[in-house]
Amino acid sequence: MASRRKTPLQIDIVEPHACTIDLRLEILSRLPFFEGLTAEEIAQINRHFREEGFQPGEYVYYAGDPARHLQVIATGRVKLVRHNLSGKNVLLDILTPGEFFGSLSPAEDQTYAETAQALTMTCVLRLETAAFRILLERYPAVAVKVLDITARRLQEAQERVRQLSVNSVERRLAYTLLKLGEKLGQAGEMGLLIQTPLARDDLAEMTGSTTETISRVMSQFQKEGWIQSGRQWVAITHLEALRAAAAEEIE
Amino acid sequence: MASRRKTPLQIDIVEPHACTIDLRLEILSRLPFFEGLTAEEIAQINRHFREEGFQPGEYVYYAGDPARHLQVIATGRVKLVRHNLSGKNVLLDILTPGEFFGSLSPAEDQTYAETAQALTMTCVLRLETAAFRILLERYPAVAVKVLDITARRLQEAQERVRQLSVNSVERRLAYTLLKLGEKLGQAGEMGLLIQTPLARDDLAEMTGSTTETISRVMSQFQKEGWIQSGRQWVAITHLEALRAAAAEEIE
DNA sequence: CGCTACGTTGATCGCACTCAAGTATAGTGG
DNA sequence: CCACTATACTTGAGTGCGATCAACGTAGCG
Repeated sequence: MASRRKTPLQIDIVEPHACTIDLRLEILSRLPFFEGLTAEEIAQINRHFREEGFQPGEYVYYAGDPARHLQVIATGRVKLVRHNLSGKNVLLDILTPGEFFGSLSPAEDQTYAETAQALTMTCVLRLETAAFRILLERYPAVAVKVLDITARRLQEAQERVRQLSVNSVERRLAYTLLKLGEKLGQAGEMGLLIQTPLARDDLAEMTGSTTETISRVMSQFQKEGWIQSGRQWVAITHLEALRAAAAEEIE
Repeated sequence: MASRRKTPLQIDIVEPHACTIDLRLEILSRLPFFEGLTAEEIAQINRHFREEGFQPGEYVYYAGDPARHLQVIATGRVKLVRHNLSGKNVLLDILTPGEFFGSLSPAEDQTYAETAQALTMTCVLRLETAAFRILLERYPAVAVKVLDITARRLQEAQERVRQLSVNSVERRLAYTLLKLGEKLGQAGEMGLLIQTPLARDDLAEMTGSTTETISRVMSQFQKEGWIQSGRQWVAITHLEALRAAAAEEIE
């Protein structure tokens, strides 16, 4: 149609792949769950981390691998996917710098339940699960912070269960786009641009739908003037309208 | 049809409603996340709890209420339900003695996201969220344990998201019954009896379906000889067959 | 014994999945 | 710079699972 452009995403340019450089301390000290620790404590914690870089599409780990590390994103984007024997996957989350993933509990899960894949150039900091556990016991404030974040993720997952149970694809897609906008949105001339490679397939795996159906609903949203979208990108142009579409009627 | 019986559930008889009696220490010391603490520590923690009893059907709290307490089940069953404007609810979980629910994080959620309702005579121990937070910071081992449990619940919620996204109602129901059997099952002459009042509605709200569809699939399961069921109760009579029905094909 | 809530069964309908055949985009190598 | 190819996206037609609406059976309680 008329007003579609080509790849306005800037992530690969904006985020230089600086994984080997030692701004690790800088990154660690900005982590939400290390706030409150002294610089010295963070420096000490820092020694237990190892950094690792990933190209777009590379896997950080696969579901079923022995779960031995907690990882924190320094730069880039990572998606978490639950697999299925029949090839229909579920995209659990797209993570941004400062977020952790992987193995929280050494006792609990022996293997990863999901696959972690880099969406862009990504730098990940890794910590052995046992070291993480020691860290939690030494700094209770960190443990509480991690618990807070995990509890919030549980809330979000439960909300998603609810939506899958009661809402139409259209509503779930609108909701998902809004959430992505909040988390990854960057205002610009295209509207609120979702700063990550985002294919129809990804949206299908986030909403429990199919590529074709998502494509149809996206076309509809675009016709209504609520979004703009192209190959692997989406921008929200009419937030309020999308919110209305995501809202549930009282009936 | 032929072989249906009437209410084999024994919960109300087996669990005397002993909420006012002070076996609280006993109960607290058996909690998974207090293991490792000394009797004296537990006695001290005990002072901050208040007990409260509920009749079947009574509400422990409503979604939207200010979230000020962490609660632990001493005896009975509590279900957690997320509401919906249109009346289609989602049953998140059925909790048994020793399990906690409510407000984990004082900072985070100001109000409860779900409603908690007693299914049977139930005794609940309540702790102010602030006191819980202090407890977590004082006993890091407890914090780690709570984190473990929360992380596991997150895994389960994500698994449920996956199932809602890819599986049929029949498969989801089979899976749900198996999970309930594991958690609440009691072997007897009827098979593995799920020891809690469990209506078709509840199963519908657990699987993201409707009463009518659940009724149909339950009839089918019964005809196959996999379960027995009546008003508000279910027993599994052929575990392996149910497992096969819950399993996902490779292609 | 009747009332209420729970459960069953049938008929119909529509959302979204599936299969299929296209078009557009971006990266690649000449 | 442009053809070439791979991958992403679009659109159409047909189908089926499960929701909805409706009516009736059944258990248990007061």
